[in-house]
Amino acid sequence: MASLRQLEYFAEVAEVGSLRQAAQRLGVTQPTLTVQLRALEEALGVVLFERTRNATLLTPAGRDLLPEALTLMAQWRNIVESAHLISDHSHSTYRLGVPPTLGPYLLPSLLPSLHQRFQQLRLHVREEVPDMLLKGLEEGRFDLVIGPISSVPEALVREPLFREPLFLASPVDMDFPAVGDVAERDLSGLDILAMDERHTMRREVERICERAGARLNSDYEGTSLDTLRQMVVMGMGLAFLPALYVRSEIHRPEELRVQRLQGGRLFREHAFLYRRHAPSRHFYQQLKAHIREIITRDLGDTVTPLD
Amino acid sequence: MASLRQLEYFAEVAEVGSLRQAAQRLGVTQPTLTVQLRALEEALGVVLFERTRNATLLTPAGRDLLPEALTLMAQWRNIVESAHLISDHSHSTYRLGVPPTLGPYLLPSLLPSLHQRFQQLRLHVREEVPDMLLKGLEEGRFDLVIGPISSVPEALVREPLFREPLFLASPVDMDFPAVGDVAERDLSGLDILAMDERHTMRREVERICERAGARLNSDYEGTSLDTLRQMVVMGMGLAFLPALYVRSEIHRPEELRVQRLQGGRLFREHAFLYRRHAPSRHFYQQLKAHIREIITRDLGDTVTPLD
DNA sequence: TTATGTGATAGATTTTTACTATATGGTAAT
DNA sequence: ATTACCATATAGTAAAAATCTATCACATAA
Repeated sequence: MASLRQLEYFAEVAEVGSLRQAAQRLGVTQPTLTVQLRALEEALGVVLFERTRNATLLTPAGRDLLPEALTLMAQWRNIVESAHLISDHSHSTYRLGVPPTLGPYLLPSLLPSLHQRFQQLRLHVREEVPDMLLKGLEEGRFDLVIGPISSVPEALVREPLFREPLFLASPVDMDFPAVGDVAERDLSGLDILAMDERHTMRREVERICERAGARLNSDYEGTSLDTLRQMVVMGMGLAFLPALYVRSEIHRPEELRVQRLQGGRLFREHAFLYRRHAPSRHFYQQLKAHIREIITRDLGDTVTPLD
Repeated sequence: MASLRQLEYFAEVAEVGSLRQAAQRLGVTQPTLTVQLRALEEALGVVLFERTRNATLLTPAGRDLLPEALTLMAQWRNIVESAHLISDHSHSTYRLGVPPTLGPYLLPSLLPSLHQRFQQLRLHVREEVPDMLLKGLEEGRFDLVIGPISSVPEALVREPLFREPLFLASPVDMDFPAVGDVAERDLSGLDILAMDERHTMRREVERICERAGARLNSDYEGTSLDTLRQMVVMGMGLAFLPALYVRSEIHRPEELRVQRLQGGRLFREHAFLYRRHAPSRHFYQQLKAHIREIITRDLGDTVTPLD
């Protein structure tokens, strides 16, 4: 198999038309070129040069192949250059996993600022349910995960990001006791709707229902926060909606009543995850720090940053 | 400097996600891949793989660089394939030199048949005066020359191609003695026009003029056969025009009288030239043989093929 | 003839590559 | 816990490749 170096020799000799001169410019000796060019010619099955007394000329075959060789070397230099750019880690494309109950409501606040700080950074965002995020991260299908995941295997690193309250949503036409914050006992006997059990939110809701004596309605499970909201509006029950969703999607108080639960103990905690030995781990740290800053600055009124 | 082989290793490991399996498929041992991949990573200044317990995964940087590496290798395979096609010598581009007094009148008869026989053959034709053709061939600016060249240095090969008669052209309104072939003595005292002295034709004409006692008019020298013909039509003198020119350009006998010279000793001899040690010399032989056949078949009534 | 240019060749040396054997670390089953 | 069994990494050696020095052969120009 031929080598890139042989192509370099080929190009240089073709240009200067002399083994000796080319050797000098390449910083090798002339016999090296004699031997390496012959090797290249044998690898290609083609005579590239006609060696005359006065000079070393390209054969017609050599003339035809030279431009292709030059193109290939240009491509190689291009790869090396790309690599050097990429080597600072902020010029790559990372695959970010988020749950569908968080991504659409968090990322629009995050990505523009992130892009401003790391101009060449590209994130391929993909939504999956939390379990799949964890599995995908371990298997290498994701580089980064942001989501409500509370514990991870040794091979992963979990960095707490922020705490997001869950709000109670009820239909405006429902006769509901509390005016301001809602006490747990107010929920007693009421129907509660929730996401299916693949979502971590559901576990929080289950606990609350049990404590408050509410009925978790298992007949209808939301497959997205939007359908959950529609079900509440249609009077099928109450639901807990995460703060970022409320902030971003609930603009019509005449349609839906949104209230805080007393005690502030209903929330989910989102973390920033990556593989412990990922070569880009130091960049991930930088990234996390920056994300924390953005959240504190732009979403501080909605969520609570964590360490 | 990295090697094409390292890129191959890179691609294979990226695909199968395991050093051992990749090693097996590549026919090398696993430590080879460990070492070579590290070498490639150092050459690029980028970590391409994240080595985990279960697998060897591409890093984001590796994912970005892999397509470029694949493209480069495809380009390389392309070069190898081109080379193998070119290796039969009839798939290349050859630079053919001809004199302006021959090319435009010979090549239109030659190239179509040649192209039919060698479909992938490409000829870059360039016209220069005979001296320049010889010099250009020696210096490698031409691969092949067809022209009226009678002797060549040792480094070149000269293969006779054909003999081309020269005809006497005179204005139709001139009172000229002979009706059929012209005898040399008929030229005695007449004005003869010729190409400038860079053209071999001129030497033939000079000899005839001397023998016949004609005046070679040096004040007006044709720079092309077409201007020479125009000068004859305008009554400035007589001229000798080569048979292939007459065949291809003289369609109006009412404008110009064209006659053969008695004895048939006025002609030029065209040869097929190439460098003796040109790697494609065997193909040139084939080419010459084919050209001879075409000339015999299509131009046998105008010129005389030679061995 | 001599000096100088060209590329080719031979043999020694250095560098690179790939191998074998073994180390290291982590998982999974006993 | 222990063992067996997966990975990749490393060390050291053997083989192959690349390069060097020195020289040859040949042609040209002085």
